Amino acid sequence: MLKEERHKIILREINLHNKVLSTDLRDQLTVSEDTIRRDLNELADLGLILKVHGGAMSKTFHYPFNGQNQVYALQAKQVIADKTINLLKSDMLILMEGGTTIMEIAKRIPEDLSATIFTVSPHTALALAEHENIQVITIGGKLSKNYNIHTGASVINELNNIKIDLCIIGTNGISLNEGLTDSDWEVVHVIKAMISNSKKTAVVSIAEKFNSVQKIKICDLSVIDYIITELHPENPVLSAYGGREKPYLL
Amino acid sequence: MLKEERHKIILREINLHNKVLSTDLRDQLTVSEDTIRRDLNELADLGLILKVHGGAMSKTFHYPFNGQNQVYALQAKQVIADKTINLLKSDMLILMEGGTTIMEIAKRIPEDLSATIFTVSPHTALALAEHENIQVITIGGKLSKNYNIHTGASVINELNNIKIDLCIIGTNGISLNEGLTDSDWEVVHVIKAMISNSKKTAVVSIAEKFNSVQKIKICDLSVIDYIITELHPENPVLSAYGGREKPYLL
DNA sequence: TAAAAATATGTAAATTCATGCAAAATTCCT
DNA sequence: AGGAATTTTGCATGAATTTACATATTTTTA
Repeated sequence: MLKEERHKIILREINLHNKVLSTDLRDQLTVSEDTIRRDLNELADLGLILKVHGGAMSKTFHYPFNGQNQVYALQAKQVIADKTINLLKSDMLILMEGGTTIMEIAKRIPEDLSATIFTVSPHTALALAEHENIQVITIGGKLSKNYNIHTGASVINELNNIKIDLCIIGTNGISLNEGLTDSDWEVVHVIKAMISNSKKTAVVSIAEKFNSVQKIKICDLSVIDYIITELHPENPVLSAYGGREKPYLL
Repeated sequence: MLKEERHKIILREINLHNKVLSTDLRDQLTVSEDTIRRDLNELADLGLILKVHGGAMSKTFHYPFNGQNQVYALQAKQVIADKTINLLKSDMLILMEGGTTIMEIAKRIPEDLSATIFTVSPHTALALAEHENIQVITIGGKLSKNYNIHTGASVINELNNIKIDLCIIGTNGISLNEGLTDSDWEVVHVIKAMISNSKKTAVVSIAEKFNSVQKIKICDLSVIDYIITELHPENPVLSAYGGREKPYLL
C-alpha cells in the first residue's frame, strides 16, 4: 500500500469520525504502528490533522453540527448513506435536502466523484464543500429556523429553472396510503418543487419512520423512484412497499 | 477514548449547560473520577473553564471575553462586533458577508433586535438562525471553497433586486490610496454588488490589516460609510483615515 | 463539630511515543 | 532492464504519557 493512499484513508477516516486511534489504523491498514505514527506526524506537520496521544483528531469543526452532537441512529444513517452513494455518478446534477441522514451522505461522498450538487441547506452545503471535486450551489432563500433549510417563493422560483438528474430527500412521514408527509407547510412546498424538477427522486429514511403519517402531504409513493433504508430490501418490514412498479427499494 | 475527545465533550457540555458535575462526567464518559478531575484541571490551566468544587463552570459566564475558539485576534473581533451592533436598529434590512469578524457580530446580536438579515455566507446564516427575532435570508449561489461564501452571477442578480439599509463587510486589504482590496476575483464582485445595493456600508477590520493592499480593488474608501476597528477612533494608527468626510471611524 | 463528599498526592501498570538502525521497497537515472 | 540513490518500513530500546487505585487532606454540609 502506498503512503499517499494511507494518508487519504486516514484523512477520510478523520473527516468521517472526527478522530482515529493509531491502533485501529494499524489493524485496518495492516502496517506497523510506527508507520501509522509517522503518517500522523506528516499529516500534522502539514496542518491537516491534530495529533494527540493515542491517535489524531480533526483540527477544527468546519460546520456546527459535526462531531459531538449525537445523531440519532447514526449507524443506520451511515448504511443508508453508503447505499445512496451508489446512485451518484460523475457529471450528474444532484439536488439534496437537509437533515442528519443527508449530512451523512454529504460527508461520505467519495473524493473521486465529480459532480454539481445543489442544496437548500446551509449545513449540507458546508459539508459538501469539503469535497474537492464537488461543485456546490446553494439555493438561497428565507432560512427556516426549525429545519435550517431555505424556503419561500424564491427557492421555488430557482428550483423551477433547473433540471436535476437525481434529487435526494429525507422525510418525516412515509406510509403506503398517505405517501410522503411532513409537518411544515413551507418545507413541503420546497420538497414538492425539488421533486417536480428532478428526473429521479430518492427518499432516504430509517425504517423506524415507516408507516408514520404527518399532517401535510408531499406526494404519493408512486412519484418516488428509490426508497433507501438501512434494511435489506427483502426485509419483511418493507414487504408492502416494494411493488412491481416504482418505487424501488434499495 | 482519547483525552482530547473527552476535553471537547466536556467543553461542549459546559458551553451548553454552563456547568458540569464531575460525577456526571464520570458516568457519561466511563472513566474514573480522577481522570475527570485531571481533565478539568488541564482545561482550567488553559483558561477554558472555571473549576469549582464538584465540577466546573463556564468561564464566559463570568468573563465575557474569553472564547475557546481558535479565531485569530478573537478579542479584538469581539470589540469590533459590539461596536458594529450599535449600528443595527430594529426593522432594518441588513446584509452581511462572511468571515470570522462577521461571525462574531452574528453571534452577539441582541435577542431583542428584530430585523431581516441577508447573507451570502452559510456560516453566517446558521449563526444568525440562533436569534429568534432575526429573519435570515440566504443569497444562494456557487459556494466558493476557499472563502465559504456564495459567488457567481446568480448572487449578483439577486443582490441587484434588493435595497439594503446597512451592509457589513470584512476586507483583506485596506489602505488610504488603494481603498478596499481583496485577492479573489469572484469575491470582489460579490462585495461590489453588496455595496452598490446598500444605502450605507460598514467595513469591519482589525487594525492589523490597515495599510495592507491585495491584488484586486473593490472600491475607494470614499464609498464606505463606517470603518470599524478594535481601536479607539482617535488612536494615532488610524489618524490618516478619519477625514472630515466619509468614512466615519467607529 | 462530625460525617460526607470532593480533592490532592503518590505509585504502579499499561500504553504510547521518539529515536536509531538495518532491511525492504520504491524511484530515478542511464 | 539494471543498478544506484532515495524513500519507506519494521523492530528494538528507553523515555514519556495516561490511567486507576490507595491513601491522606481539604472542603462542604447537616
